[in-house]
Amino acid sequence: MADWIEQFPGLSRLDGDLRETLVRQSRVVEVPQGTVIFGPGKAPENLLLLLAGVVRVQQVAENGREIVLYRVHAHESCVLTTACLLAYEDYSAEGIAETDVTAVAIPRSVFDEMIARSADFRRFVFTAYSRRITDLFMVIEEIAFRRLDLRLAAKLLERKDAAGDVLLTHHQLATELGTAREVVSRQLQEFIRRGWVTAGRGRVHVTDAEALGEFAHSA
Amino acid sequence: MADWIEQFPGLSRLDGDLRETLVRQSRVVEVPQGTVIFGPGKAPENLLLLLAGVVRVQQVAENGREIVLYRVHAHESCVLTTACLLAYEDYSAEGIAETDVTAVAIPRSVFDEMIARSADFRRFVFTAYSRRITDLFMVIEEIAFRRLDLRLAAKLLERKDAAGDVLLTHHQLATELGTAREVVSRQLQEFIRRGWVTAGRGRVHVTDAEALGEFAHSA
DNA sequence: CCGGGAAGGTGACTAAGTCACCGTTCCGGG
DNA sequence: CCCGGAACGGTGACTTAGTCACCTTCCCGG
Repeated sequence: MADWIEQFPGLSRLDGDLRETLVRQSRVVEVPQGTVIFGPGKAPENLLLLLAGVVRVQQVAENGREIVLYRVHAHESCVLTTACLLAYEDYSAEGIAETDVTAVAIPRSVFDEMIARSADFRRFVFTAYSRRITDLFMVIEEIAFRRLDLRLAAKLLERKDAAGDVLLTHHQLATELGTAREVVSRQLQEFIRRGWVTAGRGRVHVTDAEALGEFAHSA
Repeated sequence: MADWIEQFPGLSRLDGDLRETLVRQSRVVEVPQGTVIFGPGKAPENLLLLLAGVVRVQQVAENGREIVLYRVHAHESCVLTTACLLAYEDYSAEGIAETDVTAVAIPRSVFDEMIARSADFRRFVFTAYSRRITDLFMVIEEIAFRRLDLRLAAKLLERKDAAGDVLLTHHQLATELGTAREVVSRQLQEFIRRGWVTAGRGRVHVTDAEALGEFAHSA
């Protein structure tokens, strides 16, 4: 079963030989929800290409506070881990399977060989890097310069499902934004007061996405 | 003149053939202080390896506020630019020669060839990536979770010269920390009041580095 | 020597984060 | 079925940080 390679635009152009190398030397793994894929003192052994599911990468401070850095979705790769895997290692970010995850695991040695042999693979890897680094830049810009209420509004819109529900606790929303629970609670109350959302235990329901969106983009 | 290669620990082990390729196809450039090396709408064309000087990489927000992300020093490389150079491009970070800079410029094509042919070069590049990404993680952790007065104290110690002088304006210190000038001014007044520093136009003099250091590491 | 820009000081205000504590809800074991 | 603990969320009082408007001082070039 090697069809997975077609799911990665950057890899589908690999020619027969390389493609076979890649497919033969990697394996498909299943990772249950909640698994810590990598973290402090737990260096990743493989480059992961996600076939299904979501991996959340977050930073944990000594004082216990957390912030979500980015997510890896299906058909993307966990490239930043490869960097930190190939080099010196004492960073405090961790990757967690946010859902059940199906992924292709490419061992370090194969990763290195592919980098050496395929310009397409190199492009794939560096493109993935670029995307992650851009994500990090955006996180920095957001937490340094944008108002929390605007960020919360945007986050609710980003994470609501088709029915308009955001199935996160206030604490989880705070982690998404790198702030404290109480701050989220109070901001949500303001949104409720304005009639943009309703609240329930562990859920926020977006009732007026349009107003929320307009607010998020104002100022 | 190819001795520069010896200055890069990760490159000095390249064997004769590769080494010659690298040396022949790259050139040494001089960049005057203040030059914008890359930035919005100004993609870098080369991988830079610094021989002398410092490059400051910073993010600029629409509202005009800035934050310093990291610095590239002598014997390091501007790797993140290669990623963003090889891939999609709309990030708002910019790199500025903070001093006069001497650097080796390696064209994109040579970079790619070296990556393909040399495991040592790959290690060099990915190690450099790792360091930068770690820097970014630390920036995020700092601005999200650490108190500003502690960060300012640490920054003064980090950037003081041998005589204890920090030759930066309040505005520049604010940019270092991603905050506003007034906030820096007020914190500095508190440090002055405590007798840890003295101030002058465009300079802060650290008089009690020990107390400042103890403060920076408290809490 | 004077005019303008950079530097920085200040008060009043708003936004954000912290701390301590509360009640409520949920869920699993006894 | 009920109890107890943990997760969830609300709240007041406070501190820290950021914003806005405006001021003075200093420096440098014309």
